[in-house]
Amino acid sequence: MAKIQVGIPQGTRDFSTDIVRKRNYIFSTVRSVFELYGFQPLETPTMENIETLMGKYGEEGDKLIFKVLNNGLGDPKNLEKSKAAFENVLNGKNDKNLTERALRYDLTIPFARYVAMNHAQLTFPFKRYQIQPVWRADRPQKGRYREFYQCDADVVGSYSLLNEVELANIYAEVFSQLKIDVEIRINNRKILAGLAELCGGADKMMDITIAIDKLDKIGLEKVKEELATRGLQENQVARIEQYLSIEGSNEEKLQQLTELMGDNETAKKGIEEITYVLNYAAIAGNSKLVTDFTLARGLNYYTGTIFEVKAKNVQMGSIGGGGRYDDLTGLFGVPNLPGVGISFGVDRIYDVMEELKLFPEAVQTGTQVLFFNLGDAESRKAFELAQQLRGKGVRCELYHELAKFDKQFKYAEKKAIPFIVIIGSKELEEGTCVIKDLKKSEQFALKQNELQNFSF
RNA sequence: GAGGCUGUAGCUCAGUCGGUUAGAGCGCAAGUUUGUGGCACUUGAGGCCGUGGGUUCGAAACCCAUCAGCCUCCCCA
Repeated sequence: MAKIQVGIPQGTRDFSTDIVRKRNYIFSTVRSVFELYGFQPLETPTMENIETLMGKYGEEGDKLIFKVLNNGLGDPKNLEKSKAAFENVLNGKNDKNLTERALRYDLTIPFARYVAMNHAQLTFPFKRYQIQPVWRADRPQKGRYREFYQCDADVVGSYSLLNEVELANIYAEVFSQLKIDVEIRINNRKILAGLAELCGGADKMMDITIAIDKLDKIGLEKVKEELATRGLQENQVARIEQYLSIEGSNEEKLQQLTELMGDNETAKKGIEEITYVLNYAAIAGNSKLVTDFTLARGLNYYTGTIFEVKAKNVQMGSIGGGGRYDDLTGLFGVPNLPGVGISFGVDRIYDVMEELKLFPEAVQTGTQVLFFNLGDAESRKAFELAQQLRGKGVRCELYHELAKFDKQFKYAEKKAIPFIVIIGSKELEEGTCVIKDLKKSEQFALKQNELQNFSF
């Protein structure tokens, strides 16, 4: 028999049963906390109109959007149009006669599109969460896929800093439930803007943030070099170095920053905001927030608070991030709707939990009870009792055929089923059954009519 | 877009200088053992050596091409 070549597209994954269980554990934890804070679920289509997405993620981003080919291109009556369209695409232009749809690239732009389309009906501030896969035609590598899940919560239509506080608390709550020890780094783009004003002018802000964003990766000296090549004067670089070397507790850092920034109004506003968020979070008992003025985040649409979550005790990039942005829906013709949002990096959270062995054992238990199949009459009784137990919400199954003990035991073992129930000829006669706890390797007999009251 | 590494059994991998019948561990199946698993032992099944071409008396090994996967940079989650 010839082997048929099978596979899945590059950068995609099958999630086998145990992985799905663990991922669902993360999803349901995140979802329940989102709900706890008043966020509502939203889902948008896998495909968007191509013009909704194009131009929203920069030049690089456009290249990474998966485009969907139109149907009916080969139809004789479309042939001329299709050929012309293909010519256009080869010349780097987009053409609706070839492709008018694309796979969603993130959840933020579709959300913005949704809000723009429905703003008249929505109650503001609108708080939504969204957990769906997104697609990028990127080259896959470690922790990076062409299909991956995003897990976002955003508030639109409110300038209140209480939103930031709530989102920070959501981070703290989720990671506390997942038992991941984290540091929630917080900064404010206004502080970075203020720094830019003091060092070369507001138009240097992008250059400065790009350079200091790399601090972790390339170190202080290289950052200074990069700043110099980006046209900053020596004294300006020196000031940034001073800025980057701020250390201590949150209060100490803010104190040093205040002194360094003098009476720059923009920076003052940023410091005020970050102080507000820290104070309120403290009321909620959130002690995970750490000010980090070197935190910049690449996305240039952030305008206020920015967050990044880092797991402690493990070598891993950020497992969450977010921030405040102005005018989310302006691109779609609905101006003046500010927003703030956070995102969870599910794949990385999974890796961290796997590495630190943080998944509870119960997550991996599917079937709780296996009934042995020891003959016709015996299995009929087992079948009946299994049905009863299911009525009580106990997950159980009956071994699918008569087989040796050995085989049935091994099945239970492989599926990590913690309990087995044995009904053989003897038990059938006596109206009893034997329950065996495979973990403790203990067993005892029980009346059949008492089985449904047993707590598995 | 640029670069590096790897493709041999279901899985993880050995395979020497190019040499005759391609190996191991795990897993799978059967048995020792027809009502008590995990351990041990015995036996067995399972291979187009990624694909195509070339060099050679001879290729899993060398060369070229191609496909696939992994990884790094860019960028990002």
